[in-house]
Amino acid sequence: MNKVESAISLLRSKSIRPSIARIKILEYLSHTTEHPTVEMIHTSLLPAIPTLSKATVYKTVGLLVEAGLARLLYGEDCEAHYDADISDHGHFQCTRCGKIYDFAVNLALLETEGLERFAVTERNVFFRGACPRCLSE
Amino acid sequence: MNKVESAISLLRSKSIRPSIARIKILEYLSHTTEHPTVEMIHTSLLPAIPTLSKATVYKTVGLLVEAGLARLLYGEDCEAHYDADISDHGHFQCTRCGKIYDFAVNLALLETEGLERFAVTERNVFFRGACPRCLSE
DNA sequence: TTATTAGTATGTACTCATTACAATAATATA
DNA sequence: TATATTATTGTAATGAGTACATACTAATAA
Repeated sequence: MNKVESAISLLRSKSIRPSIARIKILEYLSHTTEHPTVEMIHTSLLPAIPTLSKATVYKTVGLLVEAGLARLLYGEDCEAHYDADISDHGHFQCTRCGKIYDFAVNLALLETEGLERFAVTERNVFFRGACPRCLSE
Repeated sequence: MNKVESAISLLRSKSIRPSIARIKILEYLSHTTEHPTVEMIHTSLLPAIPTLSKATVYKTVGLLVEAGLARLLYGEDCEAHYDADISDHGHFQCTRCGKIYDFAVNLALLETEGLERFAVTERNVFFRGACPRCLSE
């Protein structure tokens, strides 16, 4: 199964009609480690879909997050970043260059107290600091 | 030592001159569990300081975060929330009512992989889901 | 006391991410 | 095909956050 087919079947599995915009956006999110913003998604896909509007990108990423096909995260800027890797992992944002990195984390080991009566649906671990590249400068 | 004095000495310990606005904002943050936004801080303190501007609130909370006297967190809306509790603890945001709760978490147990060459200065654990009050409705 | 200076607060205007909405286009169903 | 439903587009509006110039306050020196 190639990339496009896999995006289509993912969308179908969530009862989302696979339009060109949706396929391309999901496919793009699945094959980047950049945690792109709406702006970045729009800019990257515009050559392939010249009529793509930002409104569509906003609507589509919202749809993907709601369907559990993507994850929404906020960095220290007030701008939404999207990630199609929905497995358990942490995010690290460099406060100097703003880049967001993934890292492995064992959330199962985390002991929490006071959440007994809460229905937790999403667990995020978000670290901040300086990345190796910025540290070496 | 009363509340005002404790806010003043906290500010002094960070070499921040304790003006009325700074004292009141830090004091307010220290005695709420609401994780207020700039809007909420401004509205709450306006009766006490009728001339307080939002620009001052923005500047002051930025100062407090930079000095390590407060913590900045983003919920699922693109709006900054502030918390003067700088001890290790997690945050839970209810996706229905938007309220943010604190919970105890043992971050020392968290095993991470891939951050060996990163300088981590801040660790956040952010959960989402439904709170007991919304669950019971 | 007055003058000077540095630090603090204010208000306005601006930027920019996000959303609302109405109009148009595309797709599915009969 | 015709019709209903859903998707996309563009524009206008909202609202958080910032920049900046002005006004204020407090401390120090003369």
